[in-house]
Amino acid sequence: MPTPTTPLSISEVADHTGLTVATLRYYERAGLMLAPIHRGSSTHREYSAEDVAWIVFLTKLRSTALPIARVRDYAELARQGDSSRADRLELLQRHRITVAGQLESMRTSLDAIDYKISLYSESERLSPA
Amino acid sequence: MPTPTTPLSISEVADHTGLTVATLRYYERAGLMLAPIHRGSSTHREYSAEDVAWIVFLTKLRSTALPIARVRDYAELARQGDSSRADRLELLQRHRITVAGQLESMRTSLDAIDYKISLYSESERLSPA
DNA sequence: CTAAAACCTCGAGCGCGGTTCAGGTCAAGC
DNA sequence: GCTTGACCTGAACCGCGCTCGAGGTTTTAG
Repeated sequence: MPTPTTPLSISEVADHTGLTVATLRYYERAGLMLAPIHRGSSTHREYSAEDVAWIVFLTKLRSTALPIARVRDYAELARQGDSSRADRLELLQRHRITVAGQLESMRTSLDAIDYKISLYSESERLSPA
Repeated sequence: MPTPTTPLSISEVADHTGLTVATLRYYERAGLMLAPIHRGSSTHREYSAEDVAWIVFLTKLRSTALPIARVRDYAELARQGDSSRADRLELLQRHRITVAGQLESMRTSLDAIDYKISLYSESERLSPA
C-alpha cells in the first residue's frame, strides 16, 4: 500500500516550503507543476507528498537562479515521461555549469569586498576613532 | 606628480568594464558615481582612472547582488568623506554576511541538484539507452 | 445557524534593473 | 567644409518574478 498521508492545504504547503500561497498559485498557473494539483470534492487544492517534494526541489532550482521558464521546460520534459530523461539530465547539467560559474564569480567579487573591508579595518587600527 | 593618464570615453569604459554605455549613463543618473563625471570642453564624458576603478568595484558589489539602492548609499557615504568610514565599513560587513549566506544556500541547493543528476546518471548506467 | 477564516479566480499593479527610442549635438577623417 | 559615427538628454518601455485587490465561495468553530 502506498503511503496515503493526508493531503496538505495550500497554506500548509506555504508554511512548509517558505513560499507564499500567492506564489504557489502563480507557479501552478505558470506551468511549473508536474501535474495539476488535485481538488478534492471542492475548489480547494490538495497537495500530495509528491507535489510537495517537487515544490521543494523546484525551489532549489529557483534559489540557484534557474529562470522560471527553464523550470517550466524541465517540468514539461518530466511530464513527457521516460523518453525525456536524457534531456532533463542535460538541462540540469547545463545549469550546474552555470551555477558553478556564478559561485566562482561571486567568490571572486567577495574577495575584492573582503580586501576593501581589510583596508578599512587596517586604517581603523592605525588611526582609531 | 599624479599619473595623469588620458581620460577614457564612455565606450572605452564600457569595453573595459563589460557594462554597456547605456548602463554607465544609467548608473550615473542613479547616483552611483562618487563624483559627477568630468566633461572636458564639451558635453562628452571623460572618465578618470579613479572613476574607472570605482566602476570596477561597484560592479563587484552588484555581481554579489548588492541592490543599486545600497550601492548608492555607499557612494553617498563615501562622498561625505572620512567621517563616514565606520558606516561604510559596516555596510560592507553587513553585505559580506548576506553574501556568505547566499553562497551557502546556493551550495546546498547545488548539492541537491547534483544528487538529482547522480540519480539520472545512475539509472542511465543501469538501463542505458 | 451564523460568522469568521481560508480558500477561489481573474486581472491589474509593482519593484528592480536596465534598455530603447526620438531628436538632436559634436568631433574626426577625408 | 562635410559627412559619418560617437556622443548627448529625457522619457518611455521592457522582462522578470512575484504581489495585491476585487468580488465571490467554502470550510470550520462556536
